[in-house]
Amino acid sequence: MKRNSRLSLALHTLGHMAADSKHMRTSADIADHAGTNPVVVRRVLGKLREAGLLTSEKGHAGGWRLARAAQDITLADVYLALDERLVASSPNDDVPTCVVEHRLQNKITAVMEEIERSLIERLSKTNIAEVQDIPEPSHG
Amino acid sequence: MKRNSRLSLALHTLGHMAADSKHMRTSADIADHAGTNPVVVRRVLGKLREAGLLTSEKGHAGGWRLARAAQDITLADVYLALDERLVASSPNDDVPTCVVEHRLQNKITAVMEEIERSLIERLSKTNIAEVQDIPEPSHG
DNA sequence: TACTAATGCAACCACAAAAGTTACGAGTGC
DNA sequence: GCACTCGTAACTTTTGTGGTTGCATTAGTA
Ligand code: FES
Ligand code: FES
Repeated sequence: MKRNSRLSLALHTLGHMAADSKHMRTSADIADHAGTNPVVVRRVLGKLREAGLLTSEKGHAGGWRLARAAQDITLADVYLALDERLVASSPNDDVPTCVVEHRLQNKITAVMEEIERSLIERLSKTNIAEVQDIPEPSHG
Repeated sequence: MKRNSRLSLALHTLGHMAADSKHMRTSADIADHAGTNPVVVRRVLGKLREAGLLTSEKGHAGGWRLARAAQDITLADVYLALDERLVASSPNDDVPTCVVEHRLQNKITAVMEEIERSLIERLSKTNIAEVQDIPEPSHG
């Protein structure tokens, strides 16, 4: 897979859920469909649950379901739930060690933060329901 | 180090070069200052040379120098020279395998490409000379 | 109660990407 | 010729991430 495989997995799954939001899915089913492992699915979807996008239920008839309407879940919600930072770096990166480097880093991070914000802004304009517009009858 | 260490190394070095653009620096000096290895420095600066931002000379008095005025080297130049793609993914990623996933991926990549362009646009508005504004006398 | 099916979570293994390292060839000035 | 430098290839080490196994926990069902 690639760098943002978590994001891909999350969006793919949410896309299917948006198409049939009542259906309860198990991590095994999802993993099978996405070509990965149930534990990986639970790891990723667990993040989405922490962010309040999904609910999960244990036990016999358990599984995963949308926590709210698909129209109310944006790509930004998903992106932030997985706390990926494509552009901006984490604040705890490295000590400046020097004035010049400190200044340099400030300028760079300022630009990166700006871009990160515009990314999130842009992502918040598309929701899960839009992403799941099936052109033809689904095949499975 | 972290994910964009190449970019950090490049900008840090260019920042110093912008402050004293006549001075010829060896990869050993640069590596020593940046806390890394001469070969790593040559690898990174080699990319910048390919992009026409730097020149290198072999031999006794050899080393590295800016290929043009610091004001004419933007952050976008550096970013593109290192051919990093912070946001957008490479085109050869993975086969769609399905219509739904294909559609999904299309939407995502469209957003990402848009963000990548705005990132480059933004980076092109700052040049190396701006990044290197020393507030106090340098310490080394 | 016993059984089954699901999540939750911790601890590992496997693999890949990147930095770091070593080595050596090839220019260049003394 | 010698010292110094880049250029590059090959290798090792580190790190991040997905994959895997195992088990406790929870919930439905007979
Ligand atoms: S790190 Fe301090 S001057 Fe470069
Ligand atoms: S990959 Fe999910 S429907 Fe084809």
